Amino acid sequence: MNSCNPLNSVKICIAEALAQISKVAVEDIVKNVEISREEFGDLTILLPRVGLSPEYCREAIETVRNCRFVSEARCAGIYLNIVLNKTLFTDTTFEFLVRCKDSYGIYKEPNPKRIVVEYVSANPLHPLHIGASRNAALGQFIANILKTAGNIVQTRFYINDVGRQVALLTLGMMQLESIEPPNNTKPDHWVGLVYAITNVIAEIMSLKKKLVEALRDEEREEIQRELDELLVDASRLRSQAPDVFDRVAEKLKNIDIEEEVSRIMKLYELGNPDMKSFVRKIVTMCIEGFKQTLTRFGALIDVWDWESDLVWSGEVEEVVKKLEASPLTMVYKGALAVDLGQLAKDLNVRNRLAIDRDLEIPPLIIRRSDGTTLYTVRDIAYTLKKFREFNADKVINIIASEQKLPQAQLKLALYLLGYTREAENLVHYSYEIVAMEGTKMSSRRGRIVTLDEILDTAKQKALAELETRGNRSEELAEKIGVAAVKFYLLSISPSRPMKFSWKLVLDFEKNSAPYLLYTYARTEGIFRKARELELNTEVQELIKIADRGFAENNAKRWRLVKLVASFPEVFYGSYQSLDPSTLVTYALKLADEFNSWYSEEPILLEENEKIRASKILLTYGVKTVLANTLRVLGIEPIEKI
RNA sequence: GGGCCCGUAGCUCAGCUAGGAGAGAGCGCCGGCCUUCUAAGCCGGUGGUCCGGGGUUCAAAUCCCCGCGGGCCCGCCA
Repeated sequence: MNSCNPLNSVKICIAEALAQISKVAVEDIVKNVEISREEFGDLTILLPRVGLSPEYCREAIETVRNCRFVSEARCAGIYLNIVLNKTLFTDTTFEFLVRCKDSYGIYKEPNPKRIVVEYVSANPLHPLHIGASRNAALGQFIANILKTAGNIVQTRFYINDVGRQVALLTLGMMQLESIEPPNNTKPDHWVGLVYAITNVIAEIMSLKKKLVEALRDEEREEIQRELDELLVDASRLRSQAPDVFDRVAEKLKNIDIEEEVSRIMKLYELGNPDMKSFVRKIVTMCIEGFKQTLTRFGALIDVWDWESDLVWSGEVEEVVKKLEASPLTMVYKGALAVDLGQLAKDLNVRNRLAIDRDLEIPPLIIRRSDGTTLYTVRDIAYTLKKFREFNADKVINIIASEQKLPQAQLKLALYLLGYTREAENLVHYSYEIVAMEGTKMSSRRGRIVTLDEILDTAKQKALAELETRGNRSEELAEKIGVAAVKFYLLSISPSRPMKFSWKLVLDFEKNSAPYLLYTYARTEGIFRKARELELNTEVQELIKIADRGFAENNAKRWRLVKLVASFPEVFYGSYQSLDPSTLVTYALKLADEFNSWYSEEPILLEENEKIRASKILLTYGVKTVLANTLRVLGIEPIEKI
């Protein structure tokens, strides 16, 4: 643990004392020292958990008193309740705060690793939508916290430009007179429009064909229903760009789309120069749009990887060859495949690769009948590249849970090919997808809520709020809006399926980034005001005169001291689990307590110089911790709102 | 049919990994507080069969089993 961890120091002190009568190891006792409900004291130990039955209560009390932080100890059933020496604990917390300053509470990894974080990696077919936004927010947080803890982190974006979808988009673009986005249209939004138009037209054509061929009435009804739905999408898309829609529809009328898509895909994979430059041009347009949005969102990408490069360089082919030579090849659905299910029967392997015991693993088809490659196989080559190029100890893929199976296949395939180190150090960071309230989202139909519009709307809301307080600043509104969106996306545990709600993103009260930013700005305001009043704000000076006993008979001050003191543990826990929501919960709690205290008693107008020094130090603690929390969450604190 | 995630107040969520003391926030609703360090704030009130049923345990929102409801996956898509 960190050297500046007041709460942990106390826990160790207590655990070491208790170890004299308990057989449980000190570090295990430490884990069982919990913060108690206020009416019972400050810390609680469940005696059975440290191997002591309640009869040992008296001895436990005596022993624990050997720790100088303990002022009182009492038993209640199986609980050993401890009241801390508030003065001493406050003193320690202040000392650590002043000693560690800005890095207070930040855990430093004793063995820093080289870690690649691949995130966002949205298909270059349409603007980033709300699902990709959750990914972007999580990835940012993960890269941040890993880096903050001292690891060497590289972020990467995988541009999926190989495959059916991009080929279909290309087919659509080929029908246009000009592929350039119209004026005032963001390039990725333009690409998204053409893609949706092409796809909807293609789907309609294919369904119409099916309708003719359908034999049974119920089958025809089913197809007709689907068709009706598509026609609604079609008319909406047509109203957005009538000329584009009509042109694509007209041109595709007499084309066998499947065949055309397959032809484009093949030419692209083979590296046909004309096809290469055409497809790259389209995809680059979309990526340019992504870059604008991601930069705005604060999601930094160090390396942009083109999937097609892996195909053209022969890296994918090499993987294909190795798979074909593996002892587990089989024929599956008429194609050559590797029987990863066979390998997955080995529970030891599953364990090492952290694959769910009950996840059924189907064979992995090595390549399509037409010779083109498949996503998961290409991803094998990509994973090796990520490890190799960054000399990485670990690669973390931030990918929605819906890709659990291919991610498991990827690990098994690596293992099979002898890349055991890579397989074991490849982490699928899984999160649940985001659903829209009410309607169903579909990028193929052009029905999406884009990150751009969410950010714009949040910014407008922030601007309106700023205006009411006579501070119309675009720059500030942008920061607050972006923070609000990010925070919203991080505030729900990644494992929980999330329903996107405009109402909640735009709620700038209590449980929100604006609330935290506001609270932080308040702490800054206090320091600003203190300088105006020519009060000493140097913490090294303040600590010399501070009254360490100022929280003795003041519940709110004491609560804040304890909260500030527990930040290092919260940070550590969040670092271990890579779950931002614990940090979020903590920050909100801290802000609540601070605001409550703030409204109750003046800080700078405190007449007792020593108590004033303590109050300023406590404010400093809250300020430091809030700033550190916000930064890790990817939100830059604002000094003045 | 099989697998994974989720189900806690009217709504959105913490708490569940390592079981323990009357279940916590926010929004909403009702009522107060701006001549004193920023009212995106503060104070008070309202509100819950922790999806249901079994089981393990001295003790279950938390662990196990069986159901129910919502989402996702089981493609020569990505």
